[in-house]
Amino acid sequence: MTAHANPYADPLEAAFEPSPEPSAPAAGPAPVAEPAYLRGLNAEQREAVLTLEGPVLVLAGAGTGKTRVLTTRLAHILATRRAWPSQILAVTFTNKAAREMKERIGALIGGTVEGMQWLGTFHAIGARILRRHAELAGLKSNFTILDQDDQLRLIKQVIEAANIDEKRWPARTLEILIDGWKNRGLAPADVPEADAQSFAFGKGRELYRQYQARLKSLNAADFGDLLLEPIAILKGNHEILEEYQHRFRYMLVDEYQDTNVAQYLWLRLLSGANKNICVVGDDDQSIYAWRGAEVENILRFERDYPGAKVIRLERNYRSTPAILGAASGLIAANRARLGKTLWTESDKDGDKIRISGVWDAEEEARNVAAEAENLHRQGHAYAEMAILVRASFQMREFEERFVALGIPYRVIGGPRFYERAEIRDAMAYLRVVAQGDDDLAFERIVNKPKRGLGDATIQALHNHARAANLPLLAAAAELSTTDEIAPKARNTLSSLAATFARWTQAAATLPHPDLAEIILDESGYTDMLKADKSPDAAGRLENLKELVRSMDAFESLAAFLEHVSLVMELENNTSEDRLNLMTLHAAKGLEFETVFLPGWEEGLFPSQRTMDEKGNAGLEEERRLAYVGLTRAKKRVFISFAANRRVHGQWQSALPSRFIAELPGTHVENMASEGFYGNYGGGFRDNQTGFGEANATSGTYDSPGWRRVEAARAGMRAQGPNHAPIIDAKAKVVATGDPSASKYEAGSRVFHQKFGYGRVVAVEGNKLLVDFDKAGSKRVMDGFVQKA
DNA sequence: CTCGGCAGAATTTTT
DNA sequence: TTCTGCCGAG
Repeated sequence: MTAHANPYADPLEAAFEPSPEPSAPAAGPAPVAEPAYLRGLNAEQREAVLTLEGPVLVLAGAGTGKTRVLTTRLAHILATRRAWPSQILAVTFTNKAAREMKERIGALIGGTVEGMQWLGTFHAIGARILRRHAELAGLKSNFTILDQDDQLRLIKQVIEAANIDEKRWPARTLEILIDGWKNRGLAPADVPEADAQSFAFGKGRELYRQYQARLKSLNAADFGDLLLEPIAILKGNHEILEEYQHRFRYMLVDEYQDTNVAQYLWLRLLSGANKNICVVGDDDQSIYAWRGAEVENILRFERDYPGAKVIRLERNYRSTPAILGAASGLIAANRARLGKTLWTESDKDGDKIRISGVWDAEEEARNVAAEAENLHRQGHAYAEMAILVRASFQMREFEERFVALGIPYRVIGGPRFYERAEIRDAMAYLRVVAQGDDDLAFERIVNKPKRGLGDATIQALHNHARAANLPLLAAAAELSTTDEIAPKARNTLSSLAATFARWTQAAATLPHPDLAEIILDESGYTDMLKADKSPDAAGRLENLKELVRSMDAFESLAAFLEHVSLVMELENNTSEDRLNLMTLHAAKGLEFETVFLPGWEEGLFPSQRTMDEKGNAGLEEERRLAYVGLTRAKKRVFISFAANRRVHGQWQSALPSRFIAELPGTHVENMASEGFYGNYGGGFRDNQTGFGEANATSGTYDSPGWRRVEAARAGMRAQGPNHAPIIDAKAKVVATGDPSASKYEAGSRVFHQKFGYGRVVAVEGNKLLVDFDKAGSKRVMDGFVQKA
């Protein structure tokens, strides 16, 4: 249980192990000159850096130098020798943030900092703690970390094993439930009765229990466990808890507004003793509630830690007054917030936010591309421009346009490298070689490339493995010596097992990148891709090469695998001058000179679905998302909305987003000339816009939607280009109806046009979770069902 | 076992 | 519209 017994213990950590008293500056003379790293901080930033004892909440608005404060604070603790690097716990959400922090601390105090092994993401640190005490959680310290894909497949198996119709009760739904429980820090036994009811006639909790049992038997943990298990260990073992509490003299948490309940509990446990905890966040940038983040955590920090010092960073160093004014005006419409007012010293207002209406997404893309090219011609780098969309399907139009015009661009976020199928397959091979008992990995590649091993064989393999209590790979070797299966499959299995044995042997001597290459060749995986005539096969091969290349940087195969399971991204070169395209979520923490915000339409942004599911809280989160988008910009913001958009192949007309109306008119400029009514006011300007087609087929003209657009246009004309409100936000809210109360309650029988009869399981706003007799459980809007 | 055709679903996704 | 996942035919 001690670090020394654990093969995964960091040798550096051992050096710090006796936890020596910090060699304090021994009442030495106060430093004559103040350290260089404090220079240039404003009063609040300085206070946030220097207030080391006791709980501190730093409310850091967008662009107020948050990262600088965080890193300087850490540097300060180290430089004044208040604690050893290994006595500081610093948590972030992303690997990127952790990396950046490490680099910047190094830069501040000179050279790289060794021994900051407790600086990392919640998950990386959780994994570290769990590895040290794995046996207390029923695991071995070399447990594998499952990602979402593995997790889903495992849940599917659990559902199948329980003989539940996976059609009616999709694994995805259970996965969401389990994740939700884990986010809230709930082990199976803690799941409240009401929640347990919500899957397959009350089997949810039991399935969760079985899933956990399966994880243990596979010696695996999912992401949620990396937090949940350490919490259980700390709660159940007082000495261990004390060890950590004693160790962590200072704690620092970034993006506190994004913490979920489990992370909150974890932090509370660890901060128990000295309460030198400093959390940094911005409630106005909380955009992950849908993933379990609790804004409440930051809102109640002062209550949780009595005597906490609250420091507000409100001086913004990023954006123009016009942008700040617009963003502040918008976010002021939210009620649940601690309240901050960003200000800047800049005396030039800067360009107003430019708003334009367009006919459809195609025109929107044309305009944005034209504007970007225009700016580029004037000497602005593409890399300093970003297009931030609400949903990734919006990206397509832009990409097509950029490709057509030859504008270099990059998509940030997108499907990540390690999530690509070919990479995951290659990783699965490596996992089996590294650990022959990794059944999930084995299963993934057992018939990839196709070896003629179908369901029947796999089933027999499973049965045998279970009966003999063996991992699948070992079971394969054994099964191939019996006559339980067809001779052909027997041969295939035995040669597969032999091949893996050979690879495992080779792994002992061969450098792991070479090993990987051999595996990919000998398994037939590369050949499979070479034979694949689909257009992206070449790219896949390229990705595999990239994977092999990236392995060089790691000492061992095991180290590489651990890295990949926690860090799902590959460093990408940001040096080229490319236009950035990403979702608003992916943009958090970034900044650009010019920001394009397309698609500001009711229903898309704010998203109808979020509003349906979460009511006003959802709307406020959408508004925070808009705030995040605006505050990414240093100099220029272009907002646009389209009157028509194709949603799932259907043309739909939309109104401008209510957020547009919420922007203070003084900071906004409607682009009349090339805008909404100027461009196609008459409607028949040209056929290029797709205008004729769209309406010929869908009859948009006569639809209520079209009439609303007409009305909105009339309103715009009347108000003139310099007046922001295009539609009255309040009126719109009334028109939409406040999605709070539903006339249905759990237990009522209902009828749905498409799904038939069912029983309401849960009510959230005007959204119902209904267990349909025929169609299984679905989320539906209450407007689509009738009382039965 | 594999391939092709068809229904059904379609946000955001730090790890 | 476009993708995925499932079922039935070969």
